[in-house]
This record gives sequence, structure tokens and C-alpha cells, in this order.
Amino acid sequence: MATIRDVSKETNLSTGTISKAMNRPERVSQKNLDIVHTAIKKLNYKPNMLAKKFRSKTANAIIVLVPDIANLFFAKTIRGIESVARRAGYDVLIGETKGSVSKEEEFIRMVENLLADGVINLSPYVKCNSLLPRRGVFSVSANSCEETPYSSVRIDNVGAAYKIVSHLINLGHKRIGVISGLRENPHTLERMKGYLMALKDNNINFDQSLVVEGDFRYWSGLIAAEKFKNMEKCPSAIFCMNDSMALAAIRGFYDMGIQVPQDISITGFDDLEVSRYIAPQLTTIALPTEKIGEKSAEILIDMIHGNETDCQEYVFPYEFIIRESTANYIKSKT
Amino acid sequence: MATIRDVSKETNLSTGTISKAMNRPERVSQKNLDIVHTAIKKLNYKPNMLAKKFRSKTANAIIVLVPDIANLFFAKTIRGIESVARRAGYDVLIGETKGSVSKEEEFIRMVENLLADGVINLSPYVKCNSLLPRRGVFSVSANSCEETPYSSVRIDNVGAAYKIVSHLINLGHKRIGVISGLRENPHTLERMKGYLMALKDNNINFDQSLVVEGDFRYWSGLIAAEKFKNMEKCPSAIFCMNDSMALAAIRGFYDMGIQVPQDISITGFDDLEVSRYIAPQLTTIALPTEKIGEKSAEILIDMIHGNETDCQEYVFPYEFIIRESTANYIKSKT
DNA sequence: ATGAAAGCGCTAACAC
DNA sequence: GTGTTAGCGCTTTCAT
Repeated sequence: MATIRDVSKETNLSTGTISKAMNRPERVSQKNLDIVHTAIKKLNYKPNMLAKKFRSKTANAIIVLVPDIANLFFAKTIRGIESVARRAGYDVLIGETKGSVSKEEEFIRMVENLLADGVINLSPYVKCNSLLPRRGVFSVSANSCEETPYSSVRIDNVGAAYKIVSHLINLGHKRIGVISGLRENPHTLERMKGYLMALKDNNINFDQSLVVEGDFRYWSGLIAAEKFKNMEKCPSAIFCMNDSMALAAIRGFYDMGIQVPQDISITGFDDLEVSRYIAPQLTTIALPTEKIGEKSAEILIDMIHGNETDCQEYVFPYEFIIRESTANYIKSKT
Repeated sequence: MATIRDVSKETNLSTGTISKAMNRPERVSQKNLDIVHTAIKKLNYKPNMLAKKFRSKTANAIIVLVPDIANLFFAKTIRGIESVARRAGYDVLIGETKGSVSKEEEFIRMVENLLADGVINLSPYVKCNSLLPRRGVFSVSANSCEETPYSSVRIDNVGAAYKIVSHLINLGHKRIGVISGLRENPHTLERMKGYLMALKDNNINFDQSLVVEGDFRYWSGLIAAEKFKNMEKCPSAIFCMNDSMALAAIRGFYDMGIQVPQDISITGFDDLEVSRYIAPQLTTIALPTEKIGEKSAEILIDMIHGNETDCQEYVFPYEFIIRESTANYIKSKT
């Protein structure tokens, strides 16, 4: 494998000049630039990136911490991150944490070891077991919640939940169930807050028994639907904390002979692509997922470049999309 | 940040000894080992992995080339890869190619640049646009097809397709439709071959109009179902080339008032987790996805270590699972 | 078992 | 604009 020294000999130029020709071509004469380029081609010289990174102490890479790579929702954010990172010359490494703190630790260590310059975390901040923020590790939290103690990009979860539950209330629904995420999850908490606020503002009493805990995954929506069906008095509408569970609930009710939206209204959260394809199409909240990824990457790279160093927070607008899964409350039906 | 030199000073031992204490502890006296360890803790010394990789010319990392990170199917293989890679001390980097040759090129260059030691490709080999195998780049193809010109791990796609279609035929079906993957995809080709063989062995004529091209994704199964519904004579069974499309087809038919398996039998391929949760549960082929990932990683790491260098091929057994989506052909129904 | 010393391939002052 | 040179932090002979 040819080294910079070989190119130097071949061209009778110093290694310094070769190096500059590659990294700061504007500071090398055109004539020598040409000579270098032909020599590089001739020797099939490829810079040893390891040496380069080692020497310049910058990895030109960022790590994305994702709880679950099989989740379409995260995939879109990652795409956003990747598009801006690549454009800035950064590799993006994906680290699946599966919610495990020790895995997270491993990846964060990679940036401490200079294998990456910073990390974007796709899990919301949880006080008791968050490894970030960390001294010397540039990091930003994408799709985070309120009060994240480091730079973050998110939407107003409380407001979005408030909006969608209000929609249900305006449709005449009073018994509104919820299929939540894991109880202690920050997103669950914030969306619950919005739900509660909407109820309160409309003088509807909160009924804890109408809250069924899910885990944001499909099958938990299925199970939840069954629980609702078995209740003495099934709610006339259900606020699901994401689309996967909403889709599952629709399916579950359908199989039990309960029609959406005729018999029960259902709302989602996230606006997955499929949510438009299924029947009935899902009423939901659309997040600017890809944009969130892009912005996160921009912020992180800015931090790495030594610009914006202090904790920033970007709140993106969401979109409330009324489709077919919600309808007016009809007394006789329930 | 403390360096190995700092530890050396702190302990009054040479850097060489410190290095050995970390990498070949058996060649250092227990006494000094203890001294080194306490010094390391005291100084909070963390080896600079970049320097280490640079010096030892091995990245201790492998790249997984995946067409689509949002695909559960790939996710499971990646998990298999990761578990054995990590155990062997290798990082695994995930590179999403989106089927783009230039993206693939970028990642392969990473291993040429010594940022990774090898690559595992999750897309099957296609002669005209495959960048692998490549001189000096250790690579293995996971979930590949026949005639992959480099080390590969796969199942017998032809046999599996033959098996599942035969099952349909044994149930009395004669008009058997197929929802395929993209026409030129190697998996499509092999599964088609199995379908054709099963037909032939049972003296059923092949009818090209019964083949609807999909793209392995959910929505394409939905569209295909509609096409079948609009046919003059809808088949009584459909062989889908993966579970996603089968699930979609079931859903599509359901919405159009066609029941599975009463009115039409449907089979899948892959055995996704959800395929067990939906109603009717899917008759399908289960692949040892995770095992395929594990074996691929083992082979690659062996290659990197300089053991098995020549092209290997592992064919894993698949599992044929009969569940609820297939039933006997009943004349009156169609 | 340990230490001394020579680099790995590259970049970045600094001098010219 | 170009060359010289001194390392980056680590591993690895080779003596001892």
C-alpha cells in the first residue's frame, strides 16, 4: 500500500506538500497539484484514514444512539441525520442500545476514545439512568422531551396530545381511553399531560381505569384493545400514544366485531407511512421526523466545529391530521 | 487526557510494560500488574483507540451493508452479527445503502481506508452491479442466493418455495397466484424457480398472468391484492414472497370482503414476529435469521484473523410452518 | 520480566 | 509555495 512518502518520492515534492495538496489544495500551485494527482493515480495511493484521524485527532464521524433499529420511526430520523452529516464529511455510525445502559456506555466510550466526534441520542432523557450529557462528549438529543439538560430537538408533545384529545372531545366523546407507552417513559408522561389538560379544560373527570399501559409496539396495542373490549363500559374513543399501537387496536377491535370509527374512534401519534394505507386511515399527529434528524446533526456538527457550545433547544411544529379513524360520538352505539 | 506515558511515569515502569500489561497481562508480573491497574484507575487512563488501531493496523470493526435499516428482517440478522462480533471484540458499523451502488462504494472504501476490517453484505449478489467481492476487502454475503462468488450464508430458497407451493397444491389448489419481489431480485428469481418446479411436478400449467410483481414492502401487497380481486378469475391461493406482502394481502382481501383462508389461501416467507399475532396466523417459511447473522460474522472474523480464506458457503435449514392462512380448496367458493 | 528505542502514516509549525 | 522536522499515542522488536 502506497504511503504519502511514496507519493513524495515519486513527485520529488515533500510529504508536507502532498499533504497540503490533499487537504488545502488552494495553498499549492496548480502545477504541483497536477503532478501530485497523477502520481496518486499512478501509485493508487489511498490516504490511511486511521493515521489521518489519529494525527488530526478528529474522527469525522458521529454516532447515533438508537433504542431499536427495526423501528421505522427512528429510521426516518436517521436518514435526516445522515443526509446532513455526509454532506459535512462525517460518517454516521449507528449504535443500537436496546435500552441498555451498558450498551449506551460502550458507544459513548467510542467518542471518548476519539472514534467519533459526538453522539445524537434518539431516546428521550431520563434523569435516573441517562449517561448523557457527559463532559467532553458532544451530544444532542433528537426527538426529546422537555427539560433535556443538553441540546435537544423535539416537538411539543404536550400540545400535540392536547390537540388530538380535544378533537375527540369536540366530536362529542366523553369516555376517552388511552393506550399509553411504558409508564415511566418521558414521551408517555408528556402526552399524558396533554390528555389530562384537555380533559380538565372540558370539565371531564379523569378515570384512571381508562388508561391501559402499552409499550409503543404493535402487539401491545392488540392486547390493549382486548382489555378495553372486556371493560364494563368501553370508551367511545381511544387516544393511542403512537401509530403502531393505534393500528393494532383498530385491527384488534375489527376482529372482535367493533368497527372504527363507527363504533369507536381511534387516534394515533407519529404518522407512519402505513397509517395512510390502511382502512380506515388514521387520524394522527405527524412529526417532522426527518427534519428533526437534520437539525440535530446540524447542531452537533456546529458543536464539534467549536461554534454553538451552549445547550440549545429547538421545538419543531407538528401537524394534526384528521383522517378516517375518528367520528362523531353516537350515543346508541356504545 | 492521560496517555500511556503518564501511566509509565506514575508507575516508574516503561511504556512497553504498560502496553503489555493491557494486552498480554500474562507476560507481566502480578506485582506490576497491580501497580499498573491502580495507576490506571488513579489517572483515569483510557487507551486512545485511534492510536491503537493506527499502530496495530486493525480497526477491530466490521461494516454491515443493509439496504434498508427500517426492515425488521434485517434487524434480526444484524443482531446475530452483533452478538458474535462484540464477543470477538469487534465494533459493528451499520451502513444503509438504499440499494445505491455509490453508497455501497463509500462503505467499502471505509474498509480500504482501514476504518473497518471487513464487510457483511445483506443484499444478495447481483452480477451486473455488485461491488463485492473486491481485492483486499474481506466480505461475506448474508442471506444470499446461489452462486454468490464470495463467502455466503443462506437458506435453500428454491427448496423452501417448492415446499410451500407444494403444500398449497396438496390442499387442492390449482390456480395459485404469486406476489413476487422486484423482478430482477435474486430472491425473487430463486423463489420463482421453486414455484415453477412445484407446478411442473404436479402437472399444473404456469400462467404468467397470475404473477403480480411487488417490491417486498407492505403497500405493494395491498396493491397486488386489488389486482387479484379484479382478475376475471381470482386464484384460490397466493404464494407471497415475503410476510409483509402476505400480511398486506390478507388485509387487502379482508377489506374487499374476501376471507382468508375460507375464500383464499395465503402463504408468506420469512416468519416475522407479527405473523403469529395477526388473525389468521400466517402459514410461512421461517428462516434462522439470527443464526445466519451469527455465522456470517464468524466467517468474516475468521477471514480477518487469516484463517479460512477461500470462498465458503453455508446453507442453513429453513422451517416450514403451517398455521391458519391456508385451507383446503373448496370449489364453490371461487 | 522489563526497558529502551524505533517507528506506524500523517499533519502542522516553522523556516525559507 | 515548498521543504524540514517534530511528534500524535501506541506497539514491538531487541537487549538486558
